[in-house]
Amino acid sequence: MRNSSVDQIIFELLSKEHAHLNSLQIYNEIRKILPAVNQSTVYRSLDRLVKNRKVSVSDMGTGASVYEKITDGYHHHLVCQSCGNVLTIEHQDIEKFFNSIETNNQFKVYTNHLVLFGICKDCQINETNGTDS
Amino acid sequence: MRNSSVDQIIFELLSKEHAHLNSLQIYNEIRKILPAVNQSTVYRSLDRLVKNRKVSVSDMGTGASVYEKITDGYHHHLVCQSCGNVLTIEHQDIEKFFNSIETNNQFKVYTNHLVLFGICKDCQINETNGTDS
DNA sequence: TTTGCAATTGCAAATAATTGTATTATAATA
DNA sequence: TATTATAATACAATTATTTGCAATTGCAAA
Repeated sequence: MRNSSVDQIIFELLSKEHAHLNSLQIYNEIRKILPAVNQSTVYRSLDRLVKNRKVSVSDMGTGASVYEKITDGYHHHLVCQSCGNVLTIEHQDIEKFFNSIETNNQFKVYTNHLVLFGICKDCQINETNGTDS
Repeated sequence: MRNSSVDQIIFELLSKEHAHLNSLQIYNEIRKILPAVNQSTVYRSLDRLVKNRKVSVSDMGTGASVYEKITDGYHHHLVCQSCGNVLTIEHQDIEKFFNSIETNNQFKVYTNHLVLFGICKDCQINETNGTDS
């Protein structure tokens, strides 16, 4: 891997905007600097960044995959399938689990951004009250 | 939710073929019975089945999401990013982890098919020997 | 049987993501 | 500097998935 302009710009973008951006948002931002850049280039650049563990990719249930800079501390998410609310959980809550998976299976886990879907506290209450199937 | 022919046929198909099938494979199978069925109908039917926890969906890194009937015992997968090999792990290895997430966050986890990416034992050995970046 | 209503479906179009190929840029080396 | 090999890119085409809308269908009540 060599020093790619697109990789650099995307990485800086994700460093600035400390958020989950999808490929289209990234594409639109990067075109402000490199107007002729192609979407497939963005996808391939993101692939490289993910492969090199600079960036995490995850499906947050929004339709398009979202990308995020990996900072020192990983973090993970719980997405409520009812209200769409997103909770953040710390890596330490995941770490032990990953370690045991690695030990039991002699498998080095590289998944770095876990998204678990479910129902949050508030919606659990509402579901109990309401008339769900 | 009412009694949909397409849902029924897909569910029976996934009951017979106890495997991970992608939407195209399912579409091709179902067309043998319902020749006029549309791909979007298949996607929407699969969404319903997933939503009703009859079927699990997961990204195994093959390009297309794969669907599988949920049997009594869930199972999960470790996918090697190097050789593509797939290891299966039992739900009990995940259960404690999910329980602690649920307790700590007051969040009911409905993710039922976890796919973790990483490097398997054999490829770890090869990577150490070879010249990886 | 008929009717009303909401869920399901087909179709077409839009969006998201991937891939093949030819070209260009970069780094290493002769 | 010229040559070579390889990574990155643009472009086009393909595949995968989603969505809007109108037509159809299943179910329950009339």
